[in-house]
Amino acid sequence: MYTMKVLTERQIEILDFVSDYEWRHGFWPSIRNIQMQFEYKSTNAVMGHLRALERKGAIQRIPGQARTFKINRPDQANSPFEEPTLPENASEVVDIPVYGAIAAGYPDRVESSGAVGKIQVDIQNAGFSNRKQSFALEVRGDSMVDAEIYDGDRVIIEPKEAHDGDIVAALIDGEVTLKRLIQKPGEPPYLKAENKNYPELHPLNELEIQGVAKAIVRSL
Amino acid sequence: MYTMKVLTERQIEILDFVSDYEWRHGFWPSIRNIQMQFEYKSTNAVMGHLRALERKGAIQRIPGQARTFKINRPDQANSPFEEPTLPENASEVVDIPVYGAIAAGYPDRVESSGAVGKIQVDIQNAGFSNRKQSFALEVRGDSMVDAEIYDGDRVIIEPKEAHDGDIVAALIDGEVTLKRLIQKPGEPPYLKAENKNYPELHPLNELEIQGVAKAIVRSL
DNA sequence: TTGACAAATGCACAAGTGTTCACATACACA
DNA sequence: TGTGTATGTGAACACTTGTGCATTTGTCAA
Repeated sequence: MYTMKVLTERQIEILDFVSDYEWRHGFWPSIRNIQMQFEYKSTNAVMGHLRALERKGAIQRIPGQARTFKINRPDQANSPFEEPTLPENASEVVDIPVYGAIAAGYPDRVESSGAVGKIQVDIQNAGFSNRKQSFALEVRGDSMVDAEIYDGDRVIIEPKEAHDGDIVAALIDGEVTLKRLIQKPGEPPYLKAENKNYPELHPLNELEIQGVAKAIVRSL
Repeated sequence: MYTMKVLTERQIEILDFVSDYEWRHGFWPSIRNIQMQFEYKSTNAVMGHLRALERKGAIQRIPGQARTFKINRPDQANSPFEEPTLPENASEVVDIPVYGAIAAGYPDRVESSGAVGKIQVDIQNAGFSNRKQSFALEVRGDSMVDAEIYDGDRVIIEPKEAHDGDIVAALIDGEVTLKRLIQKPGEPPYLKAENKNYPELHPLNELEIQGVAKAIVRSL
């Protein structure tokens, strides 16, 4: 097992910035991008850290080429110097931030603001479309167990128009919940739990659909 | 809703190559990388196509900067010209190729060779470790329904040593199946379905654990 | 035909970008 | 006290890379 040498504070900061920059922009930073971030007066300050990171096996770069980073995970089993062989037929993916927890029991507010992680799922297999617009929420409660959605699952929400029968993340009377949407023609829409022990939720004032659940991710 | 103008054959080829290159290398190609792929004798052939792709809204690039692509999905709701605002706190992800189907019913061979897609899950939330080494398989059959794993789910397998109680992808007497591993001290290990209607599987000759199931992904 | 557009060649240039050399400061360690 | 490492500054250099201009060919519709 390859073990990464210990990194200094500054080196970790650099590594985090590079990684974060890629996540936000979709491409890697240039050395001068990094220099600007840390307000270095010389690009060589960055070079020193990059060299150290490379020497310690934390990253790989292609000499002379622009914005060509590879970040080696500390728990990666294979050697950081072998090119990973990827299968030929592979499809695109989308990024989905994980925002927090959503109640599948009784309505509750989304428990945290800001994403706490992200999930990426390939488009073809999951039918996703809104790259970097969908998001994931952690399910709390057991009101959706009959739809095979359990406490602790993460549900991927895509902001889009909902139809009758969709499982939706909804803002009902000011609180967020995950339920199945019942929307019959000519009747006011309401929310239905997938668990006999929970009542139907008829909105008193507002019912705002925040998105439609497209997939479930569960850690074992 | 923004609608992308129709692309020519060549433009789609370029777009696919750029996208594929990014997926395989982790960074975007330079114009000369693209030129080499299509065996153009001039970089300007590429420039023409990139300009066309940008004009039609298929991609965005940052003028003058190297390897800075953004690909706009055709079904992306928001304008391709606004920078997507990502949440501040976001974590790293790993890539997981999807290889094919695995039987959760009676043992069967893995149905397809080569990956047919990929899933990416963030490390913190799902506890993954082996970046670009884990893989996903599509579940067939209902032998694991008591563990809330259903037909059509995709299970993410991490190659590692299995312990008693783990749900594993196993090669039992030459066939692949998804079952729970029972491995009591001093006794030969065997596989157990999470469904009363299925029998226990005791290996006649070989029992090779290919990996441990770490997560479930289900499209709705 | 004429015009518009996709596609491609060939060449040159300038900006972006990685890299190197020389040198300075601080801190841990033997 | 010397040595190594981490961390910087400052300036210069050379390759990488995006870009512009001129020109050619082929297709398709007005």
